[in-house]
Amino acid sequence: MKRERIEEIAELLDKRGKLTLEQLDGFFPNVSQMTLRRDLFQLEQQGRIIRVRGGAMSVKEVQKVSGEPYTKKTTIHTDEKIKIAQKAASLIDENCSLFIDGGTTAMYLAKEMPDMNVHVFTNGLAVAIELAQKKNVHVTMIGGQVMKDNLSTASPVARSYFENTNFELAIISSTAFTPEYGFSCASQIEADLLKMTRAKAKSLYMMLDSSKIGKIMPYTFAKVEDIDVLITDDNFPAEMKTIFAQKNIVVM
Amino acid sequence: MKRERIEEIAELLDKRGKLTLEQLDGFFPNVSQMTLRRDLFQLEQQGRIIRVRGGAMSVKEVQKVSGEPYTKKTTIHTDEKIKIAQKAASLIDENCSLFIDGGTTAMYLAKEMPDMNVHVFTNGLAVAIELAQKKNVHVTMIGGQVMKDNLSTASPVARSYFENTNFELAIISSTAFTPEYGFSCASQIEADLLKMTRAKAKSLYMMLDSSKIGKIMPYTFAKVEDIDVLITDDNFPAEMKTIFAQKNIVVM
DNA sequence: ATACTACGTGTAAAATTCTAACATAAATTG
DNA sequence: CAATTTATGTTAGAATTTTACACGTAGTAT
Repeated sequence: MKRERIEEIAELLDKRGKLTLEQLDGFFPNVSQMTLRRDLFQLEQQGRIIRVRGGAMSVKEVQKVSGEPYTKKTTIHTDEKIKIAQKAASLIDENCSLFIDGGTTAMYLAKEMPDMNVHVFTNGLAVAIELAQKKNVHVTMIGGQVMKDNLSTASPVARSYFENTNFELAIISSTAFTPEYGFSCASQIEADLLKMTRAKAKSLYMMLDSSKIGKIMPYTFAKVEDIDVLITDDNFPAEMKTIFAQKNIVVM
Repeated sequence: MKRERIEEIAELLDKRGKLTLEQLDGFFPNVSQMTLRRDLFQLEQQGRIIRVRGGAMSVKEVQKVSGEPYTKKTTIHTDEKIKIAQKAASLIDENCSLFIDGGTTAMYLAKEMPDMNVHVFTNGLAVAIELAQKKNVHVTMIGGQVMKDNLSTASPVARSYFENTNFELAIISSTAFTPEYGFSCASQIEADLLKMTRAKAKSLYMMLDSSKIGKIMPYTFAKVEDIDVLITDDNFPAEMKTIFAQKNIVVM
């Protein structure tokens, strides 16, 4: 009764963004305003809502409002990335250990990932924080120098992290791809890190939104044949698909 | 005057996360509460803050995904922690390399730290992100298993990070202290990490807000004589001061 | 069964905070 | 310099929130 009501309130707030106490009272005629206040208080304690004068608002709603340097980047091609992330999330099995990189697409993957018992390694600060919200997900942060532009880490020392670690699966994303040069990125040490994941992971899934096709960055970290699955969006060109299909790589 | 004041309010809120009108009134003694209310109203219109009963909170603060509920974080001994953080920040020299832990006090230190050329190592995810906003600060994240409750990392593997690293200075904070048991924390591996900082840092500064005095946690990571400077608040008991003074430890 | 306890809930008064309205002062403009 | 806008101060009243206490229910121990 109480638990359910509180959940309902939280859902309502997530949907509507903001509600006054009067509106809430309308939704729950069988309880008093005081009870609703107490519910809101609890939800506030949990950090799920913010109580404002007159009612409350959903934290998620506030988080949507953009502005930060990191979130700026995330507004570009958001829809495609979310779709890619959803596909990727559906491929993750319970009780497995996997690596996720620190890019924006990976960030969406972290958000979409179900709260189940998996062990995730990542070099993305924002990814780690997002995953840490989930009760059942074990998160390990790969340390290293923090790159300010994408809030992920890279470092030669990371090698020692990987030495005694094996992943079932690595899901990484790329900022650039051409068939000739493969998947490439801007930073040498980041490329090193991503190469290492290839060595340590049983399977490698690549997330690539189609806007990255045709771009070349200085450091190639994977060739076409290095990956096992390519996860992309609907705008992915048919001729590209054949390139991957020829090497028996699943494109989805 | 108005424009500047509003900017100042916004900055204050970004730093402290949340402020009551009374606190704001303290910062701006020459204007009335009504004026401040109007300022807050404008900032709310711009979407930069959220007005809550009693005051307002920064939108940025909410957007930052963080482990603990906002209310708790922003209400418990905030003022003391900020003062401690300010003191600590004033002790940091340009061009030095230092370690900062991942606690909430350290978080405030990160916010207060001037944007100058230093190299900071930390095991706090939120601390790293906060510092990454500053152009001139180099940040290195110590990797490891992410602890969900305080968003910091710890891991035996971290040892390899420290092997080739020396800090001018380590500024860490403690969740518990008694003269007999020293500084202690709840997690074994966290204690290990903090002990390592002692070994690697030329100086060790400890931030301790007085509410932590008399508490004991399972794992001691430093004794009184291990530290060089104790940074605390005004409520720090005089008899404690003498204990530190006897061992020639600076208390400030 | 009885009493005790913990929990969720309701009620209403008290406290706090917010708004609105008007008055005053400062700044800007023609 | 007057006129108009803009910023600020003051107050009373409105609205919201908190506090304190009372009630009922369910579970538990005596």
